Amino acid sequence: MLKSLQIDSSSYSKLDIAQLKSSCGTCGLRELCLPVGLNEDEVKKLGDIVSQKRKVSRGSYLHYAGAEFQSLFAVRSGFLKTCILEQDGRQQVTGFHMSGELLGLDAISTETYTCDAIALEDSEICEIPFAKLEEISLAIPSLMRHFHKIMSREIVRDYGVMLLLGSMKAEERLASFLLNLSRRFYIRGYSEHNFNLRMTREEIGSYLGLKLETVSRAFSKLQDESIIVVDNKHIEIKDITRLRMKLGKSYDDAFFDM
Amino acid sequence: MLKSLQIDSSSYSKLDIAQLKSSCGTCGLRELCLPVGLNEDEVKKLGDIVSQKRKVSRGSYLHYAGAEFQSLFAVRSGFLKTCILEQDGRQQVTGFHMSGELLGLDAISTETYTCDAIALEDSEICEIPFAKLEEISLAIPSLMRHFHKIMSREIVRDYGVMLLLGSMKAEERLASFLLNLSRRFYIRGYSEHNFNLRMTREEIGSYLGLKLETVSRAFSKLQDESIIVVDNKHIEIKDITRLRMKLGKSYDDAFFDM
DNA sequence: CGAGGCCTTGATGCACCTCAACCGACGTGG
DNA sequence: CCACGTCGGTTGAGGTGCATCAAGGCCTCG
Repeated sequence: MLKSLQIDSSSYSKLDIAQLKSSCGTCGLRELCLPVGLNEDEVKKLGDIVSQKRKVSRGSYLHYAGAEFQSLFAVRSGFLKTCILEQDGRQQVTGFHMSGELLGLDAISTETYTCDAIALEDSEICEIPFAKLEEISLAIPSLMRHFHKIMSREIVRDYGVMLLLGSMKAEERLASFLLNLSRRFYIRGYSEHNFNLRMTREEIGSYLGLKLETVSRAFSKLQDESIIVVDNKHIEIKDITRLRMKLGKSYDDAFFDM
Repeated sequence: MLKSLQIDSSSYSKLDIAQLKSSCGTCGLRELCLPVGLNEDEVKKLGDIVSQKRKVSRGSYLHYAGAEFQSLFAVRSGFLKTCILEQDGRQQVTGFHMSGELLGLDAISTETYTCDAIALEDSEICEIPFAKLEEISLAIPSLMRHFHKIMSREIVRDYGVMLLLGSMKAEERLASFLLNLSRRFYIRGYSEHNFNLRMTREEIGSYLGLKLETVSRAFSKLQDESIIVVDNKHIEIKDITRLRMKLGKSYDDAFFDM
């Protein structure tokens, strides 16, 4: 039932939505999402507060920057980007988000979303009212602990991006990006060597602090070296070892510093 | 009593340390640190778990990357940096931390510190055993909520750094950095126009994704424009408005894109 | 079939890196 | 005491990686 919904999502009925209401227990993402480590009873309590599932079609907004914070959002299926807009129009993509990941953590501090969240393909989103989440996590210590880990994981991820933006060259950034995507697909049961990018070169560039032309050239370069095969949005990683080696490459340079 | 300790910290006795033990109630940083929004009784409970205060002298480590996570650390006085080291020797400063700020949030997810934390001047640190913090926050909802806000604030801060690293020019980065420091000093009751940098040009550069020479040149440029006066580590902001204007400057460029 | 979005590739310019020289502050040891 | 080395900072000269500008190709969709 749920499975078919993910394939043909245009056939929603009221019944479907009611059935979806408390679905954490049956959700295939239990081991990735908030319910990690909870027992059946606790998962049920969590499922009860996940008030509804939202469908966000490609190109539309899950939430806007500046909007009042009410809920966290868990990606059930699909693919989203978050981005911040500077006053002068510059945009920076702060992350790409796939199933099992949580959005809105940035909004807790200011009670306002700091990012726009935009679907890059049709997505299904579980809405988690944050006040209720805090309330029940007082009664479910393992939920609270896991939530803290999720927030902390986001901080660690951000440090990784800072490292990338602060000290890597274009080719290294792209290699790091592809390896990250590859791993996340793999964890979700997809191929780590073959996948489709959901975002444009420009969005990749924004995330990596590069211009779209530079991203394109870096793709071409990796392809010339037979490390990957690029066919528009489709990526095939031919030699993941050499792709990984791209990261430690400036080891040689550092060597001379000693 | 506490005040004198902060001035002459070499004269610790056992009694002093005992007195320090539960000091959140008397700490001048209550309005910045974890106790925000707690009543007297709750502050006392929090103070009870802050097992001890550590002194970290300039140049030494508060914690190492890779070490087992036990505690968060609150900066009571002093100044620290956190940095990650890549396998190839590249280092990236991920943050500078002053009084009232919390360190170690990154370690919650992996139960291992991901950064080195190094004192840039003699510092006093409150150690907060994290397991105990989670335990008592189950009983003090407002503490839990505030803790969530602190973690979220760190995520927002990281987004800001990502924006800076991903899309700003050298001069804009430095302006942003100085304005950020200025504001943090101001909040703590110090001058927003006159302050001493605790870090080297190289550390600033690492944080901002620039080389130290570039940082130095950017300082000189801002000085040439009479926006700041630089005397080694001392900074005087002469014209904070024009410093702020440095940030929105590429508005003009963006304008042509429309 | 034409328009527009996305991508690729080439030519050129510039912001920042790299390398190098020099300065002042500081600490150490003869 | 001064000679000396070290460390942090500044400044200049030259090189380069990426941005910018521009042209053209492919694909989709009306």
